[in-house]
Amino acid sequence: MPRRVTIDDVARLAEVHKATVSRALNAQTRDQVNAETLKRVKRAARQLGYVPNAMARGLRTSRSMTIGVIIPDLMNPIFPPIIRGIEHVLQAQGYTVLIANTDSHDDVEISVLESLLQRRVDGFILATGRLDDHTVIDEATAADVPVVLVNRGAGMGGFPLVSGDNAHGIDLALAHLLDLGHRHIVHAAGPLNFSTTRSRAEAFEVAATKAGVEHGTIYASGLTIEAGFDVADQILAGRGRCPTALVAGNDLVALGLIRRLRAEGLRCPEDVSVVGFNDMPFAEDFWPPLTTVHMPLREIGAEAARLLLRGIDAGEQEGVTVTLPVSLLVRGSTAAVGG
Amino acid sequence: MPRRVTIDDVARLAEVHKATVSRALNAQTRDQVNAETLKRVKRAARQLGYVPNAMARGLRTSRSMTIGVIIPDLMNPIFPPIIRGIEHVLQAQGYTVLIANTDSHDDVEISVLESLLQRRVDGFILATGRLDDHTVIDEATAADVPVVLVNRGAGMGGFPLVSGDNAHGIDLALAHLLDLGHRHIVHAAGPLNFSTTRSRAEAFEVAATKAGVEHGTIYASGLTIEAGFDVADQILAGRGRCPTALVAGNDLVALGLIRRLRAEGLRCPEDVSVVGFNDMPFAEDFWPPLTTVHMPLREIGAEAARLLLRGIDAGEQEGVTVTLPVSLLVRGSTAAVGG
DNA sequence: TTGTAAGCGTTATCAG
DNA sequence: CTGATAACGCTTACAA
Repeated sequence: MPRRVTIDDVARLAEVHKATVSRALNAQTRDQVNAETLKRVKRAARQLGYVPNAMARGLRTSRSMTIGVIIPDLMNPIFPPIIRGIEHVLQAQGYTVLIANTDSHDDVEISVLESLLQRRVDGFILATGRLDDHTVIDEATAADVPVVLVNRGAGMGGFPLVSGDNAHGIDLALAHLLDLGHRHIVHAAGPLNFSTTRSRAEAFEVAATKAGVEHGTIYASGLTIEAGFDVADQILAGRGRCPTALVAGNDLVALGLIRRLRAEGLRCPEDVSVVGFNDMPFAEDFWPPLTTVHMPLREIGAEAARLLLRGIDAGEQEGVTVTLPVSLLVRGSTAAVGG
Repeated sequence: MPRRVTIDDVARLAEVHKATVSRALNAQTRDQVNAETLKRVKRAARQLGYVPNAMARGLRTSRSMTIGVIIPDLMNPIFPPIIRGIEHVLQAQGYTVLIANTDSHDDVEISVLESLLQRRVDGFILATGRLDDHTVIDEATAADVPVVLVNRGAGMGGFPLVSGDNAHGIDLALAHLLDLGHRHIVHAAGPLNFSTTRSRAEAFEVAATKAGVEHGTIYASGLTIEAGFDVADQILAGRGRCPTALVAGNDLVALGLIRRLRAEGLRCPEDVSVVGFNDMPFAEDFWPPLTTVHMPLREIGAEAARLLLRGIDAGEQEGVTVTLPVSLLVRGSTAAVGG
């Protein structure tokens, strides 16, 4: 197994010193070297198949050109678009994105964080959305690494935050249901330790009260299909009339709701209308096509990346909050009451 | 901005030499150090919040403990489960997974490959599934880095390969449709430069011919909803009768087919049955719930990771092919002909 | 414009 | 069991 070719090998072949090779191969310093030698160095590098060692470089420069992105669950389809947005802006600046899944599990959150810290990421984008994990925030603060939060309601210790306009999304959903004549609406919210849950649930309470309709909120155990399924169970088990419309904490919960309702012989939207949240990929292909609040996921990711870059370059961060506009996508899961 | 704490700082506080700290902190060498000193070192490390520098370590050991996973498109929902399978086994061995999206784009494929090579990944898992990009294979071979292929039909230069049993999947799908009385079936295959396309299309041709039914194959321009949409266009535009059943190259294509058919007033499954391939997440939530060939995506990822680990440890690889069993999931998108 | 030399933070080898 | 020392591959003052 032949040792990998190093900058010294290139230098030898090009008959210059390795410092010159370094200068020639870096865009920043390229103009410090003679056009003739530059050509020679480039040729030698190509000929040998030289690939710079990022670890050595990072050790020297103490920048890894790497960004850690921490998400709770890659399987949740809202994350791929967000990641894509992030990668799009970061790759353009020469950064590599390290995606770390926590599986919403505390131990693995700590261990992936550790691993990213060891790799000396130049910044974090934190999309766990949990309210209670100060761990990451604290560690990142201690390590003095810039952080941008995604989809977190309240600013957590002065880090920049980007998210969609949750409250307005709820307002749109409710207005739509009201329009359709619904007067008994339940909010199948996410778990309370998600910040988005809080803002959405509060907005729901306010808007529903103001509208003067019968309403209630049930908190799911997670933002998953299964959790939505369970919430539907509770609704069905509850004595009293069934609501005619449901506002779900996200699209996955909406899906669970619909599945369970259908199993019970209740059709959506004929018997009960359901509106989701996020407009996850494929929301329009579901059965029925989901009426949902569209979140600009890709743009959220991109904006988070931009904010992070700014923080890295500036050497310090300001706790700005960027709230991106949302819209309501009316599809097949909502209909006029009694329709 | 306080300089990060290094192994020397820990050594100073623990009043030992840094070599001892290194030994104390590595599981491999931990037993070479006195229990007393071990405790002291650990305490000092914790007290200072020491986080080992993976770049320095990697430079010294020439192992990055990093695996590069190259996929064409994170937005395709089959990849998250595969990645999860990969991460599950790799993380357990202390590896970090670097996910690289190529967007099915040659330039970015080359640039992400470059970036992974620079970071000195200890191995690659290649899930692009393309038949024509020797680039990655060649570069990896040149760099002498172990590679495992995922979902690629023909073995490409002696690397291990893991995939689902494509031919059998097609057989199952066809047998099901035949059972339902279909006698005119079209295969909406993927693009020809995907290896899976080839195995599936060949199996379809063989099985349909053997069954003696009217059949044909149309190649989509991609494995996407849009491509499926276009194939449906071609089918509808074609003079002559419309087939009563379609076997799609994957679930996304199936979705596109269904969307287009529906726009034309053709219902699925009443007017035309559609079978997908992969059993991607949410396939059961579509409209209609997709009858599809289930691929053990997670297990495919896990197996690929195991194979890679074996190759890394052995220092050389053998070109084994692992074919995982598939099954047919009958849901709502298929029905008896004329039903 | 190019060469020299030091040093980034580890681990491995060799003594003690 | 622990310490000293060199080396991993690169960048960057500084000197020539």
